[in-house]
Amino acid sequence: MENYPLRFPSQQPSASFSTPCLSLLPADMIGGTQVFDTLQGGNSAGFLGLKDEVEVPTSQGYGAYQLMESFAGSRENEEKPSKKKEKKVRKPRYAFQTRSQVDVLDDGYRWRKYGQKAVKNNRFPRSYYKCTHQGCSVKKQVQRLSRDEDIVVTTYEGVHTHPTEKPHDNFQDILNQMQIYSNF
DNA sequence: CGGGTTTGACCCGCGC
DNA sequence: GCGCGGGTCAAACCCG
Repeated sequence: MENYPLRFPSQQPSASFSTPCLSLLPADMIGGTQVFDTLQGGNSAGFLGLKDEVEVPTSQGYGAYQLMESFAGSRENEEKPSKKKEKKVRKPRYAFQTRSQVDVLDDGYRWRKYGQKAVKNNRFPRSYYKCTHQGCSVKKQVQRLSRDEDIVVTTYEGVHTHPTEKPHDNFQDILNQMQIYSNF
């Protein structure tokens, strides 16, 4: 019963984008603030905020929430269950959705997939990725809405403590690419 | 041969 | 307590 109707090109992690998306954003920009204000122009990419559940607004959902600033000790929740401390300090998660044909967006980091689960009320599975950089425990999960199967929700958890692996150019190049895409 | 993906099992929190 | 659903592990598998 794991037949997921349409499985998107899941071969390579860095698929080529056939649709405008904000895939080139380094993740530390997400930690920034109003980067998205600039980007919302051509694409439907919105910031969802950091809810535990990524339930997406029914419409196009530009839920431009405020970003929590307590990334302070988000290094490890390596606490044993016996610890009576702050239990389960769930790292802040922040998500944004993108309109894209490809599931996994190339944000410049290197990810290793470590799980995939079927989501209730969703015909599409959710994929779990971890950053493969040593010592970096950033995770992300990618999910596609069954409502709008054009929408991909990417949820990041944690913050990278290292630069991107990719020589992904400067911001100007990113803008250039976006302009190319928006010629569609 | 090494690194990434697949996939079922396992774990754990939560609601009933 | 139990079952369900989300999240993770890890062994097998795949591919360059």
